[in-house]
Amino acid sequence: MKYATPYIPPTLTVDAVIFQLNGTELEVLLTQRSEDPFKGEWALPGGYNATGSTTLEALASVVKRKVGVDIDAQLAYIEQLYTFDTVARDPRGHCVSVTYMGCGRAIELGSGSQHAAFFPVDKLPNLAYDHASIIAYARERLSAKLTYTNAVAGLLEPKFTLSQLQTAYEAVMGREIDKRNFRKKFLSLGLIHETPDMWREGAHRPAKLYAFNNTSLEVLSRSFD
Amino acid sequence: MKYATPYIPPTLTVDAVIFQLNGTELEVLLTQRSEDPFKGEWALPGGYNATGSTTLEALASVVKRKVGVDIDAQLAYIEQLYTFDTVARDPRGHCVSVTYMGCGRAIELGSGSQHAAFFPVDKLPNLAYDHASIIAYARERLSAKLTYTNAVAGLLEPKFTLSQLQTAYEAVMGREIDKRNFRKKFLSLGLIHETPDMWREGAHRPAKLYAFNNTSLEVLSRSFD
DNA sequence: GCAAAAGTGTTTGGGATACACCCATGC
DNA sequence: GCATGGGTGTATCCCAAACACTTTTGC
Repeated sequence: MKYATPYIPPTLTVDAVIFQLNGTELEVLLTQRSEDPFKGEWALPGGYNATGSTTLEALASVVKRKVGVDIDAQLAYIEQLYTFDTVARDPRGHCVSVTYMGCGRAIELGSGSQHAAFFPVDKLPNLAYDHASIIAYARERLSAKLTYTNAVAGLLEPKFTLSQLQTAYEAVMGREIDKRNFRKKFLSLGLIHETPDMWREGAHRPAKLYAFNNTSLEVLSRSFD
Repeated sequence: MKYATPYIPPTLTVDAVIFQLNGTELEVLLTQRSEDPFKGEWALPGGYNATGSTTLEALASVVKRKVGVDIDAQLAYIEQLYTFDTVARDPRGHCVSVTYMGCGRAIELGSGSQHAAFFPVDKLPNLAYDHASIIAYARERLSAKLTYTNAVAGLLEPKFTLSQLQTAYEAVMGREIDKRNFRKKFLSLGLIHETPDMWREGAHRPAKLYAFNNTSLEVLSRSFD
């Protein structure tokens, strides 16, 4: 193919929507921008993707640098979400962003990252760029993923109680679920097994701890509402 | 963010997986490459995305030029599929491709496109680049889409028989479906209505023609197996 | 009349939903 | 003993799946 003018590609960036669970709330990792544009506002961690790096490599590098999180070691799961490409989304010029969505649990931020924090997805600050809509899209995707995969495993500790499992579903889906039906159905999927351990906390009956048979992502034959 | 070396983005390209139905077969649109690399091999229609164009604008332009198809006018439906970015996927250098999937019916190719044709998805020629895996991914996505949206409308004529509708599902899903159960379930979704017209063809009973109430993409409350 | 596709109902099993009480513990 | 969350069973309804014959047409 021939061009009358030299070919100039748009800037390519990568951004990550990283979720974790904190009690009953789903949280997302943000960084505060130190430079214009949007200086001082919160944004998804992300940065440039230069030629020679895949988008996931570029993302791993930039997330490590900006918020001190090691995607391979600290996230249970990451997948490509969508590519956002409207010309006006970055005031500096045309910029195409390949976004990823990941999940982890009790994620520790690196020491050099004072300007990074988790925010509850229902109480986000003002966000730079189109990042609010990216987070909304990621949350929908995550909610859908929980219904037809074992992705919830990525949000929980290796051993967890059935109440914690149910709380994870309720936090992501944003609605309450009947306890008896939830347990009956989830156990019937055969994804988890009891462990000999118990969870003891507070003045009430201890809870059995369960674990997933398979922590890698698995698509279910029956979907879960 | 500062870089020791000047920032150079990868090449950005766009590619389209365009499906149509031909009788009982699902077909995909390919073009034969006129230049190296992969000269003479078949590939998805696609090309460069220069700065200033969104991926969908770039795609519309390149698809019109290469195969003479007008995405807005001739496709019922198009959506972003995935962004493929492995460094080695193009022998000329690092190239990131944003891919789209679309559906249409009885798509006419432009006159200037001798080197374009539809192929049955189950009988593809050797394909350039990683395009075989892109098509496989698109087909899975389309199959999933048919179960929870009215996307099948994009593969059919505005008026269609229930047998044609069932055949569309069977072609995309790649399996047979019981006729009585299919009709009962699909009609219960309330997506289509009878028209006064009949389909007459061959030495057998004529069939009622139906039409969708809503041809724009709609997510179903109950999913369809 | 015969070939070919259209059209039509019933039965059965399993999962979804709705719903309320006892259990084990710490204090 | 009491407050707190853990843990359990049943009845109903709807949907999914399996399954075979009659109807209408062109020739």
